[in-house]
Amino acid sequence: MPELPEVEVVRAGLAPALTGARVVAVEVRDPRALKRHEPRDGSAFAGGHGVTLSPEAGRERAGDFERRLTGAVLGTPVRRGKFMWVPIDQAAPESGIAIGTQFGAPSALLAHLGMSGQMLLRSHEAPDDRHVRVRLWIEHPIHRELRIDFADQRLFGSLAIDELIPTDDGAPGGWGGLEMLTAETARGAMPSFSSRESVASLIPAQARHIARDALDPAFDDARFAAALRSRTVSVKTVLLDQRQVSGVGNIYADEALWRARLHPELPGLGVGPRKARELLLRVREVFGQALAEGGTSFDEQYVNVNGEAGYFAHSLHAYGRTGDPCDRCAEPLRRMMIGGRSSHFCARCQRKRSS
DNA sequence: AGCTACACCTGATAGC
DNA sequence: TGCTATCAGGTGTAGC
Repeated sequence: MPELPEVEVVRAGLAPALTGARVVAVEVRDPRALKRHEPRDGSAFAGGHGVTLSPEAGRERAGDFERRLTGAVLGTPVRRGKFMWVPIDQAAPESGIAIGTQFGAPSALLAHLGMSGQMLLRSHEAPDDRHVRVRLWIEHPIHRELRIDFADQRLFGSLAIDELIPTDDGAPGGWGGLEMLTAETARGAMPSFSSRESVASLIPAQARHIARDALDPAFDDARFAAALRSRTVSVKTVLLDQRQVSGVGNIYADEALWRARLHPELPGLGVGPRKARELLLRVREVFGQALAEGGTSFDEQYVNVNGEAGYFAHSLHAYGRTGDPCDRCAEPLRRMMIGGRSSHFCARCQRKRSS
């Protein structure tokens, strides 16, 4: 389920189960699901991105991941765009560090769902789902024993333990944790370590190049508009560029462009200042509606933490509707490839000239 | 520096 | 039936 609304549905679904839970065991069934995980002082076996993992490198990677996560106490999951991470309490016996020690950089369990990743919340005795690659056995003070199963058919997604570093702008790393903290303080409780950690202005080192997403309060609209209007590539390519704005994927790019009446091939340079602002508005609008409907699911592939599909596929105006009449002007929708991805649009009401 | 093409995977479906 | 080609919601990087 992998664009911003789908990832947020997963994050919110995981939050109550993970916050304050202890990882009692970790089971890596397929080390290829850890392709972003760098073993701490490994390096005995190379095997970075794109390189097929040797059996030795796979075992080393899995072993390091299991050791560093087992025993960890988890915080509230945080999300920026399509990246999600769960802060790991430093009190965890991760590396034999005693409670209260200030040594050791803060770290998090980082997750990306890729094209087909799922995070499934299951009871300890529940039967296997298909394509489970990594399994966490956790114990929660209230919800007791649970399993978090990371299932991923295509293996473009991944889990990793990553270092947390300060954000460039000093604002929180992403969304999540903040509402947890306010709920705690509203109850008069002292914020826990985990919630304080999650609202800290930290981000996994691997996600440092990912821009804030369109729903982030600290997103800089003017900066995005300027960047868009300086690019020769198509407006759709810029929308998909996670360094400019994150969270937008192929579905919501097509939907936002349809709503803004912008032709996907229009160069960024050709988008006027007003249209640039409107485009952000449309991205937020479609994200908000998709979120309210539980995200977009075309089949059983994309589901929430309970394995349930979202309903937003019924509300799509452009994506996957080639040949259908445009909901605004009845012109049959067309499809073309842009940057290797299929794009769906109305050639009549989505203008190549911006107003 | 900016841009394009491709690699990384499995599985469903269409056409022969 | 069984082959091949194409397509799928994403990202990182090599090479121009």
